[in-house]
This record gives sequence, structure tokens and C-alpha cells, in this order.
Amino acid sequence: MTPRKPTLHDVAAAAGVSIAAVSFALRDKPGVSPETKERVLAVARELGYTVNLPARSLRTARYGAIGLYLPPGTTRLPYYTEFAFGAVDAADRLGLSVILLPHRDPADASPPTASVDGYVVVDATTEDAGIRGILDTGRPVVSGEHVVGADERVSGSVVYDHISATTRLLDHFAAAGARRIAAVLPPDGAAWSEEVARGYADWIARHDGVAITRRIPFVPRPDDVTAAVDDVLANEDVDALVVFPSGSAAPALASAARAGRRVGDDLLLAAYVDEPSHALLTPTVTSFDLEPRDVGAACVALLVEAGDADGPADRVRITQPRLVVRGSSARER
Amino acid sequence: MTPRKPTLHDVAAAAGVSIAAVSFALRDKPGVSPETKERVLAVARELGYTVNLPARSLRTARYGAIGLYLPPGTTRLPYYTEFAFGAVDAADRLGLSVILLPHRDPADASPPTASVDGYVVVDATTEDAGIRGILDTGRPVVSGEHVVGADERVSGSVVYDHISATTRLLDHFAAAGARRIAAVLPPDGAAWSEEVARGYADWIARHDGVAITRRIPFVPRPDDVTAAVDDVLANEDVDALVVFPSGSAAPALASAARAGRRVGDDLLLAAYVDEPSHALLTPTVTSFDLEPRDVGAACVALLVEAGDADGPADRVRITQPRLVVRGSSARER
DNA sequence: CGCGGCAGTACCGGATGTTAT
DNA sequence: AATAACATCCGGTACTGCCGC
Repeated sequence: MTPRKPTLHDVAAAAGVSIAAVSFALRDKPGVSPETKERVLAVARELGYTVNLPARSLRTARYGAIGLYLPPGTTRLPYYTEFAFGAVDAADRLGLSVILLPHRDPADASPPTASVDGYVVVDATTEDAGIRGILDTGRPVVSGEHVVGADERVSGSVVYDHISATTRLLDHFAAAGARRIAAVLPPDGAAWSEEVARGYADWIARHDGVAITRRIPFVPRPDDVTAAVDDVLANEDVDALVVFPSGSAAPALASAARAGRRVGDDLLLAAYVDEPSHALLTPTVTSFDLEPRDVGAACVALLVEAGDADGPADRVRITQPRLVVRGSSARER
Repeated sequence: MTPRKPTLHDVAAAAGVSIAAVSFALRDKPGVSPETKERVLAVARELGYTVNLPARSLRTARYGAIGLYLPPGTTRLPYYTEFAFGAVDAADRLGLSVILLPHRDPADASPPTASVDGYVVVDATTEDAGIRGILDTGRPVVSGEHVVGADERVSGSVVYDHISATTRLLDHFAAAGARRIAAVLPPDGAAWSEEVARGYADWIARHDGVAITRRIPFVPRPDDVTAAVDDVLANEDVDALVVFPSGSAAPALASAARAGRRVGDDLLLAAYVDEPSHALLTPTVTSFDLEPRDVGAACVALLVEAGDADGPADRVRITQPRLVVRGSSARER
């Protein structure tokens, strides 16, 4: 019923050559005459031959697979899904598979079991047992953003220039007339927290302004945002506000409305990380498109180069977030 | 420098037995005495032995991997990410890996190349070249939701009871006093579209009501939602509204506000698919938690059973969405 | 004698049927 | 009748060497 999948032997027999010749022909290696190669390829196509990857892996000790580790607990953020598919598509173009790795509970110190040639991780910290396990495999690892606590242990990273981005955003506010700009920041400890905090502080210092900041969790509940924004609006004389953590835009808008502020007019607002909802809120919310697909693809590219001889030219690739200006920061007339 | 990874041979030599004995001992197969087994296991642990998966795959023709195919173009919906990790965690507990499959462009008719024992697909239609390729492999396929156009070709499915869910939602509205309930539906063609449309129509008929419906795209732009909801509110005398497609809640709330309706009071509103934003909007929005993690895990379980001898007891598993009542449908006082 | 083109073959690491003890 | 050693095989890869010109 099921005619066994054709193997190199079948192709070799059908083409009247040795399996070695077939193997070479299929992989476009020198040592076979153009005519034989042509014939072998024709026969292979006709028989529907495809390589048996386990067999190849066994021989070459390469797996044709990349392990992808997304941060635990944040699976609702669309950023990571986009990132994942950027990586998957890039890997596919290189003939590689992407294995989605499970999150390990902190007690579990066992090494990751999947057979992969290297890893791509995002927003990683060594607090995470899964990340430690990955670093301990000794295989190449490329990270999206820096790895907090072990940046020298990865083969490469694709990072955002958050300082420049923050600067551009504040310049944009200033150009729209903002004079007193507050920032609702994530807590220290995450890779980008410190960069954006520094970007903000430096910009304020350069412009002889007053730093007005509040801290809320990395993934805040609406109440956290509301409390911080209410506090800023009640106690500080601000005409612009940046909320950095994800999911902050909607509660911030609500707070502004309650405080009687007209967002986009007497209060300029921006979120940092773009989310689909930003285009749906009223007013629409200015934020940075981090182009996660491109970054995911870049991580895969860097990983593959790291596996190649003598590594890539650059260990760190820097990406500029793209500012998407929307109604919340576009002062009316 | 790198002490080659230990193999069966190494363990066998260190334990003073044959590789066959080691192989049997490690897989807990009969034919080795308890003492030898104990010793072998100890040596294996000490040497840090792990099986070489390609070698095992080569011999057994099993890959220890599952291919996961998420619908293209909807990668921003958190549902699928949750689903994916439900599948990954379930697979991990069974010692399996999950390979995230790339989306194929329609022209590409080549079979999927990844080596997997079976596939999990979600919200699939045979319009999708990727799905056709997967079905053509002849390997077991389990689908989350029915596969439009090829439901008999899959080994199993985990589906929601959308009719019962829709009924429960409308009952909830009625209990809160709603008399004229409108529905903004997705277009026909998707698996659940027809079920929810039927659930709505049947319920209305049973209650001698008037069906008031509009159709918008499966993944609507805010404008689509706004237009439909504005139209309903302007031209129909409704006191409750269900918006089914994802991402509809926020624009629907905005429309209601513009029409001068107080949502949760003189207009009851519910979305169908729960999203994180529903807990953040004002008012918060009632919707169904589809528990995607559980469904992803169930798909993997069903796939593994399908691979076993004589298949699973049931080909189709039915799940009840969990209604999460929030402010938008909880009439004040 | 050198060289291109190809056949022959020794692995890669584990699973399993067969043969000793 | 139980255990364990031995031999094969899974499908490729890559090295060695033979052949003819």
C-alpha cells in the first residue's frame, strides 16, 4: 500500500550509478560530470526523493533546527509572536526548522533536550532557568536584546537603540510644543528599562528640564498604570507623557480623560511599544514600531553566520525603532 | 577540549556490558537483570549520557517532533500564541518537540520539509496551500476547530461548542433584561462563523425575536466595526449587541459612546473571543475565554493517541468556552 | 604519470532479531 | 528459561582508491 519512501539507493539503482554519485549530485558537489548529475536529478525528481534528515544529522552532527525561546509569562504580547514568525520564515528560507522550546520551571536544571544547532532567545535574563540551561549547552546563542547578566556568553545579539529612540520621541514632543514631559518607566532590571530611563534622563538634562518619573511593573495591571498616571496628572504640571511598559496606553488615556485633559491637544501622549490596539483607541496612540519580524529574521541570520567559519563580522546588530506618530501626540491645528 | 558526547558504546564499556544491554536498560525493556540495569543507569547518569535523537529516529522512523501550523496573517492574535504554548508544554511532558511551521505562499505546492510524526493545525481551511500540503503528507493531523473543506481527512479535532456558547451568552443577556439583541457576525466560510450565526438565529427564533445582523470581515479593521455598529445603533432599536470577530470590542465601545449609549446600562455589549484588552477597556468587556492553552494541549494529546495502536476512543473532542462576565453586560444596580 | 569521474566502503549512534551461555 | 553478546540495519556523508585517457 505505502510504497516506502525512496532512498539514495533507489535513486542510484534507477539512475545506474553509485549512491555516492547521487549524494554528490544532489548536493551540487564537484566530482560528478554534468551529464550524470542531470540524469540523477531527473530520476530523483521523478521518484520524489527527499533526504532523510535524521540520517543526514546522524552523519553530520548537524540538525537543521534552531531552538526558539520566548520569555515565559508574556505570551500574550503580540511582539513575540511576530518575532517568532520572522525567525521561522528566515529559517525556512535557509532550509532550517524552528523548534519552539518549552518554558522550564525554576527547579528544573536539566539541559534542554531538543536537538538543535543553536538557539535564538528574546528578552532573556539569567534569572530564567531555561536561559541558563540554553547557555550551558555551549551551542551558539543569539539574543534579541541583550541578555541581562550574561551578555558575553552569547555569540551575538540584535538590539534596539532605545536611547536614540527615546531621544527622537522627546524631540518630537518638543517640536510639538511640549515643555514638561513626564515618563512612566518600567522597573530597573530589564535590559531596555535602564536604556530608556537613561535616554530620558539625559535628554531632560540636556534641555535643562525637570525629570518627572514614576515606576510601574514590566507587565502592569491597568490599576498600576492608572495610579501612576493619575498621580502625575494631579501633582505635576505636565504637558506631555510617555508610558513605556506594554499595555499602558488604554489606562493612560482613561486617566487623562478623567483628569479633564484633551489628549493630542493639551496633553501629548505616547506609548513606547506599539501594539495593535494603539490604532484602535481614541485618539490613536503614538508609539514605536519595533518591527519584530525583521528582528526575528536578523537573529536567525546572525545565528547562521555565527555557525559558519570564523563567525560574523559583527557580534551586535543595532536596530532603530520606527516612530509611528498618531493622534495622541499630533497637536490639532 | 570538548570531550565528545558519550554514546551507548561509552556507557556499555564503562559498565562492562554490551550496548544492547544498555539500550534495553535505558528504555526499561525486559531482558536485563535488575542488578545490571541499576548499574547501567548509574553509569549513564554519571557520564551524562543522553540519547542521540537522529540516530534513534533513523532506526525507528519516528522523529519525536510535532509540526504546528498557525493560520497565516493572524499572528497578532494572542489566542494562537497561547494555543502554541499549550501544545509545546503538553508535547514537552511527552518528550516531544514542537516545530513551528512556516506559512507557505499560495503558489508553492511543495510538501512541508520538516521531519515530524504528525501535525497540529488551528482554524485551518483547504484554501490554504500550507494546509493542503500538510494533509497530503498522509501523516496524522489533529485540528483545533474543524478543517473547512476537509474535515474527514484529519485524524481528530478539538472543537468548541459555539452553538451552546452563543446560546448561553444570549441567555445571559436576556436574564439581564435585554429584549432586542443584535449580532455583528464574521463572514461565512470560517468554521465557527456558521455555528455562531446558527446559534444566534436559532436562539432568536426560539424566543420569537427579530434577528438583527451585520457582517464584517474575519479580522476587521476598526472602520469595519465602526460602520457596522453605527449602522445598527442608528437604524435598529437594540438594547444588546454581540460583536463576534476579534478586535471588535474597542471600536464598538467607541461607536456606542458616540451614539450616546451607556454600555453596561442602556446597551449591553459582549465580544465573542476574549482578549487581554477586554479587561482594560472602559467598561470592561464580557467575552468567552476559549482557554487556548488547554485546547492546544488537548490537540497534542489527541495526536499522540492517534499515533498509538488502534487510535483514540473519540475522534472529536468538544470544549465549552467559559463565559467571562464583565462590566459591559452587567447592568448597573 | 596526473587527473577527472565514479564505485566501494567505513563510519555516525541506536534498535532489534539471532545466537551463545 | 533467562541474560547477555554479536551482527545487522536504518539512510546518508565523505574518504579511499580504481579505471581509463
